[in-house]
Amino acid sequence: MTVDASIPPQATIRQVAADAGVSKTSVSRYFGGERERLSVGMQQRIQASAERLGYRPNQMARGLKGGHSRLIGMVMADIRNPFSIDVMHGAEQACREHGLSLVVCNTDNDPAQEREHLALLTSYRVEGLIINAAGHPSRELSALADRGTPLVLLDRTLSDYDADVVALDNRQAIDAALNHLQTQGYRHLLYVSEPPSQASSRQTRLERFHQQLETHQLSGTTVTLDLIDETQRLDNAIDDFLADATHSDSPKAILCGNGNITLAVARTLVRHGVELGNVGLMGIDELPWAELVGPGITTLAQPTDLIGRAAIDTLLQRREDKDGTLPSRHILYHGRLNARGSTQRHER
Amino acid sequence: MTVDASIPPQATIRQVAADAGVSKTSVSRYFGGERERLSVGMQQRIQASAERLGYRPNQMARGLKGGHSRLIGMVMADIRNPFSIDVMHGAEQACREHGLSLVVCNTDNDPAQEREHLALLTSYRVEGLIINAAGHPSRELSALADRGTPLVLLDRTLSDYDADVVALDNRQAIDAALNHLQTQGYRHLLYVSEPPSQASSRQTRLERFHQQLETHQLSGTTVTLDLIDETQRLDNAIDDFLADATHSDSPKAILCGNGNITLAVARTLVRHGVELGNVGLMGIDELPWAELVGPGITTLAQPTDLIGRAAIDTLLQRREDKDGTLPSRHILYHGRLNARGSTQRHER
DNA sequence: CTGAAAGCGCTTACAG
DNA sequence: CTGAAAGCGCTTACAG
Repeated sequence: MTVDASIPPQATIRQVAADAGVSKTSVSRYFGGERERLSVGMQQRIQASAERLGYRPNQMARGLKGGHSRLIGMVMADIRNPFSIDVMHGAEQACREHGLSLVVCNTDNDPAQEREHLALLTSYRVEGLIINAAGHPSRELSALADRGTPLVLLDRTLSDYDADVVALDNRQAIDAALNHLQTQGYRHLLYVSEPPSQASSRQTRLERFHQQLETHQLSGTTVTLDLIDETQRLDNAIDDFLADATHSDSPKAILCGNGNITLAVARTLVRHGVELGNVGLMGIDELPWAELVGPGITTLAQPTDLIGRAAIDTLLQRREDKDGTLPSRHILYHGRLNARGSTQRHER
Repeated sequence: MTVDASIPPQATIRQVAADAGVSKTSVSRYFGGERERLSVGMQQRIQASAERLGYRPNQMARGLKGGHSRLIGMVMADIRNPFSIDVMHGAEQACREHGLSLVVCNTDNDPAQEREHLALLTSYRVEGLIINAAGHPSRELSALADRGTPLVLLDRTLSDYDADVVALDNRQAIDAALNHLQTQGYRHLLYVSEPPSQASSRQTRLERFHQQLETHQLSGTTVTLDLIDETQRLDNAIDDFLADATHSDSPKAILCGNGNITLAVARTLVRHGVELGNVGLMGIDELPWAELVGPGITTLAQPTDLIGRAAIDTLLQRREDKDGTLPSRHILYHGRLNARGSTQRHER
């Protein structure tokens, strides 16, 4: 059995130092962002040796010493939601532009998993954390903030924790939706939402819907349900809504609280053979397939890319704010209306 | 300015050891999976102290010493592909069941980003790596394998690197698609694919399509294109295909190489007012909205959840194989046909 | 069953 | 501008 000269196990700082004939300290400075404090000659020798040996700083060791991990953590409540995917993509691009890497964790809306992932990211010394909270992880977040990690809440605020927030302007979104539906001649609405208890954004949208109905001379009702095990209830709710004799002469429309709901509702309507438009359908969150269903589904698109980027930018600005004087901010984006056939009435 | 007693900065092993009146070594053993080698009394004291102090092992330090990071890396070529999302979700669930965490990185099909991410994951001492390769990162993979990290290729094989593979049985998938289209009465096909150079699965499907046309008494042609900047070419290709007089009396169908293609083709067809079914449409990859478009789009569903789980299982089995005797395996899953209206002809 | 000690690869005062 | 040394929080032979 021959022992071949195997691939050298990843070069360390000590090997680079020896090869370049300098101290480990200098090599560390070269890669730690203090390059300019080194003489030109030294810079060149280090650069050459590092290149030849294929040196890459070991992030584990860096993190241990409290250095820069170059990692941003992102904890998402539902990675299968198209909104989440697109925001992640925007955040990732922004990270790359800043030489950072994004570590994404999915909690499946489970507070226990959320705590797990936060502990993990903490132990990896992430330099910033974006959280689309599912539970109430204020303890964990405080711990992170105390060690100086910038935090930003995405889409969902936390009642017991104050931090920068990047999200859709939910009130404006609801107003825009109501305005559109009113303009299109609908008079009686059903608002369908996932359970609001876990997510402030769902709550805000629901409340605003109730508050603003009168202003828009609309009547309406709401139903909240868990998409995983309450599809039957959705069917019933829609049946009841469409059959409701009290508003039999009012043009009716269904407003969906997010993209997942829009999918579920569209399925039900299509299955029931409802003609979209005569019964209005509109959803918050743009969907790649929105234009393909029937006459097209009207949506209120969130600027997901911007939101993802803004989350990173906010993190970075917060990091600059060494003395912690910056007050916490809420960065709210307006949605964009994509009017399609599903909110275009045919009948007189 | 008062200095409040602030939250204690994450307890360390030394504090737990002191608190429990034992050595750091014992605490390390307790959390390092050698619990049973400790006396019951010691176990209890460590457990109690750790709980009270809220101790959690620092993963950075663990990783540094070559211990278990409890991390699995997952490098995906296109996180926005529904296939990727679902596989990730399956893999994540399997991870959780084994007390592992999944770190997902997206390369956007860019080999440079892929190398970056591999270097990152390497430096984090992941205990296993799942890669849906975009480039030819055999160097990086070899380095990883040399230090004993189990590897599995997802969906795409690599010509210059041998490892376990978990994927769809692409040949069976194409055969099943051709068989279905033939049965439904279509005679002339257009196969649309993303560029095959970067992905073995695309290549395999394309080749099989060409090979098996005759067997199924079909004629057909293919077009490959980049979805990002060649949508115009897609339009033209479809126009040409539909207008093709040579096969004017052959019922025609379009077969889409993956979910992204299905979306793009469906858009074009809908925009052109084509009635699905008369022109057949079928896609590899199930899509949540497939049943909503026109009469429903026929798909060949990949068992994404199974694939994700199998990737993790394979990693774990490989890890058990200390002496490296296990030959590399290809685990190929059959797709499942979801026949819908888009492959149901109306005309005689 | 238990522990003292060395060391993983870095960073960071401190000193010159 | 440069470096020697201490130390980050762990794990792992080694010894008992």
